[in-house]
Amino acid sequence: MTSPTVEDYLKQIWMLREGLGRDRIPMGELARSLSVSPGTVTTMVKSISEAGLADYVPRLGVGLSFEGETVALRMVRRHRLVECFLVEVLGMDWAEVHAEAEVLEHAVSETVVERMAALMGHPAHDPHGNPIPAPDGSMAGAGSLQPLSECAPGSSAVVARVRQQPREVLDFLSDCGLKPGSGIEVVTRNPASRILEVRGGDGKSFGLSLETAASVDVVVGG
Amino acid sequence: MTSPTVEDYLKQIWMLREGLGRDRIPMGELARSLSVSPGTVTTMVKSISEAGLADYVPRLGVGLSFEGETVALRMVRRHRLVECFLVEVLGMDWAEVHAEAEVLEHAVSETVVERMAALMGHPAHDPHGNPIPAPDGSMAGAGSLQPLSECAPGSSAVVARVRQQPREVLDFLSDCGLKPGSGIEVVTRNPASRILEVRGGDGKSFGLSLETAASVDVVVGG
DNA sequence: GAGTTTATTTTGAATAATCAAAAAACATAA
DNA sequence: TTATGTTTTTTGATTATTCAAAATAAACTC
Repeated sequence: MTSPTVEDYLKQIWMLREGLGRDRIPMGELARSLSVSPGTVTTMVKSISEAGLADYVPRLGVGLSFEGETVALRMVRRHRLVECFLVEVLGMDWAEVHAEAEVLEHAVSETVVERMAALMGHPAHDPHGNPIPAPDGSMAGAGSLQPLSECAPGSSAVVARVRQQPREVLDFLSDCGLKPGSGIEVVTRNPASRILEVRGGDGKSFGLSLETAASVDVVVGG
Repeated sequence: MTSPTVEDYLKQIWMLREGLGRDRIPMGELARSLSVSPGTVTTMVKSISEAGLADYVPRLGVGLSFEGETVALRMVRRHRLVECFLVEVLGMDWAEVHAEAEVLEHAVSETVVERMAALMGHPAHDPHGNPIPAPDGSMAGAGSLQPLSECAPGSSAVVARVRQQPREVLDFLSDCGLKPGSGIEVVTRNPASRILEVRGGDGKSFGLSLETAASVDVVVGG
């Protein structure tokens, strides 16, 4: 029925809508994030729409139909559960699991994902802190998260989520101990140099760009 | 580089050579076991041969080149390790894992398979009793196995291997407790009705066709 | 508003994998 | 050796996915 390619398109549309808060995704955006040419996306999106999975309006962009969103959510669930699995059961590195999951999500059957989920006690978040949709597609609300980039100096917080980043950025954050669950404290925040200085749980402090910090969500506390 | 399809062709050629003891596999045979039309196989095998992975002789059949065999063995290793994993770690049923592994073998990376292997303590056999090739392609010799169909009445044996069977046959054998590792005893053997009567470890006895028994290998002992 | 830039769509073409059906080669039997 | 049957190969087509480059549309600038 839905090919891996179609699954990828639907998932990506869903992710972009989620991430950018927009309803319709322009072709160029999709093309870039799927690493295919714009022409390919136009063609593909049109055919996905004709199949009733998406809702394409020429020159405006593409959204998801109810069925399309169902498929997308199934893929997101799979992706995130597989990531959990690779980290928790196979002990793989936080930063390397994304690429693996990108492939595996199309290969694991319903049975297999659900058994993985059960084995891990049905986790609610993946290793990056992203919520895992339930089998019926429902998803826990994000709670009161706030971008790390907007935290005032002196405030302490717990990392809730680290958005998709280039591999080396994730490795760096990992080295600094900045992962979902870790407690941190903002030391200084310099909007001019666009650098945020943060102290990790181990007491060591490090700097990171406000841009990077913007893709880290935290719960401010204490 | 090698597509899942090519991987399947190579693995299947390897399996048929192994199973039938022949060196070259005729097109019809391959077509049947891959569930594609004969014409497709001819075309495909020719192109795989041109790529240097197989050795195709028109009207005689196809064999594997050294590189082709390397790829095939890698796939066999993956397949069998994934089967182990599904049974041992995810607790899936003996009989249902083959189909899953058929898909997953193309999706797991080197890293992932090797971590699975390590997690299970590098098993030497899959749940059906088939030997798992080492990463370098070497494989433990079969030992002194003998088809169950040729065991004399009264002899007792340990099941070493159950060859690929239709799902319902595997389910039946599983119900009877006839799996790799189980001890059994041959009660009667009737070449006329082509039925073998076997007593399982639980003391219950059951009949199975000599044909089915031929695909069960055992180690005869005391 | 005329010209330029950017985004999107269309067009024409390529590749991988497949099929059905016709043709060819080989095998078997009478 | 002629007829019959079986395998294999060839041929012609189809589907899904992709690309590059040309054409078009919209947005932006001056």
